[in-house]
Amino acid sequence: MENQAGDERRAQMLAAAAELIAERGFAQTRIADVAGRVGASPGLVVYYFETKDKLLTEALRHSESAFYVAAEELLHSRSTTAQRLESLVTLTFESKSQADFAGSWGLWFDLWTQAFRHAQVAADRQLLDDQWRTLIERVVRSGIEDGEIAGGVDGVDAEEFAVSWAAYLDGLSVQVALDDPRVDVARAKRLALHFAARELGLNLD
Amino acid sequence: MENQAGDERRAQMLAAAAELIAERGFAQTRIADVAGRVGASPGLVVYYFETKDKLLTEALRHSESAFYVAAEELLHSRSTTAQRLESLVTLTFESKSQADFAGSWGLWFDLWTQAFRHAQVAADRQLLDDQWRTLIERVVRSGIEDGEIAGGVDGVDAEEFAVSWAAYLDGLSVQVALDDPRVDVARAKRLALHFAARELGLNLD
DNA sequence: TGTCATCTTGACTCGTCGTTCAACGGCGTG
DNA sequence: CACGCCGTTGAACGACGAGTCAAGATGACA
Repeated sequence: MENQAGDERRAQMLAAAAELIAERGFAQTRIADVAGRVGASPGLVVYYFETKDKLLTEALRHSESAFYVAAEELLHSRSTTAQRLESLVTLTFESKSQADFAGSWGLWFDLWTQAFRHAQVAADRQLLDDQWRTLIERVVRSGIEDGEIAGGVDGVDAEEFAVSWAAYLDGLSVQVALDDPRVDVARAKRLALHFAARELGLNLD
Repeated sequence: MENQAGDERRAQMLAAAAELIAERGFAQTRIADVAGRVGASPGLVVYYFETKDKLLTEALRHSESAFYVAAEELLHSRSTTAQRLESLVTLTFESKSQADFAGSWGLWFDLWTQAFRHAQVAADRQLLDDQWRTLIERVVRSGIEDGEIAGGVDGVDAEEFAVSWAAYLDGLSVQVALDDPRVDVARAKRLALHFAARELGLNLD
């Protein structure tokens, strides 16, 4: 049984850490910053997390899951496959730009960078990415069941689509996040939907 | 007119820095490490680059351009569009895994992370990415000219394809770099070529 | 050979944190 | 009331590493 107040403190600190990482970046986030933001002393932060690295990597892992939770909820309020795909695209390209939302762009880059070298972060990221792809897969499967998408032997392969589309969204996200003049949010959304439409045989315009 | 020996020293240091960033990551690379690797004193590194940040960001920018140079050269030795696309895919997914090659995976993540906050890095990255997309675009255009790909009003839009495909390659690269069990090099290559085949109306199997 | 600019050294300074620790207050329990 | 467990503080410690600097090596050139 875990302590109530203690858990709350931990959660506060994780949230603060995630915000700070999003703002200044992983490497530029200090224990003292996190402490300051939650109105506590540096010592207390260490008391809860032992080391800076544990705090930051846990914050990183923790914050990303919020994105998938949001996605999961979003799907329950949409009924057609087209609407669902559109809301996933909007979530991907618009929610992350908002600084207030947990999964801000800055976090993704640091998450990837850390995952590349840090096994625990890598494992968590992989888990989350799998959730995300499974979610896409479910949308496709329900589309097939409803007859909106062609299934069967030479129809759409849901798993293959999920993997491809997820990768495509990531790639477009990078461009949008880095403010590439040739790929703004509108174009990214259009391209993502064009891809889905073509692969799934839908009309999404 | 720049000094000969001085330029060589600089180049050595940039290369060493890039290697080190690829190995340990941007944040974990010290001036002393770079100095050690080129057999010089820490002071000398500062003498050439003033600050650690200038050294590392310049190394990052410098090393990425090697990738595009390699791509450029590669294209001259292939004649059909299919061959060219295949070699771009191979370059993307295989060269970066090799630690000896300048553009190792680790560098990309750090490049993106830095570009997100560092205007100079962002500008350079954008320039390189544009070069990359232009290169893809050229392949498509020459394919259209040769009649391998349908051009014209309702044919392939080379610019659009370049932007899309580049993003797709990036997204797949992330998965491969992070060792995702569902996206290994072979699958990434297959998916990338499938995308190109479908968008360009080619047969690439 | 003398002079001067450039390159090079490595010991040193100095800030900046991460982490430790002794002490304190509050609170539940015996 | 006394004891002890948490949560909490914040000053202090210590490590690490960027950047400085005074001094020396090197080499070009007159």
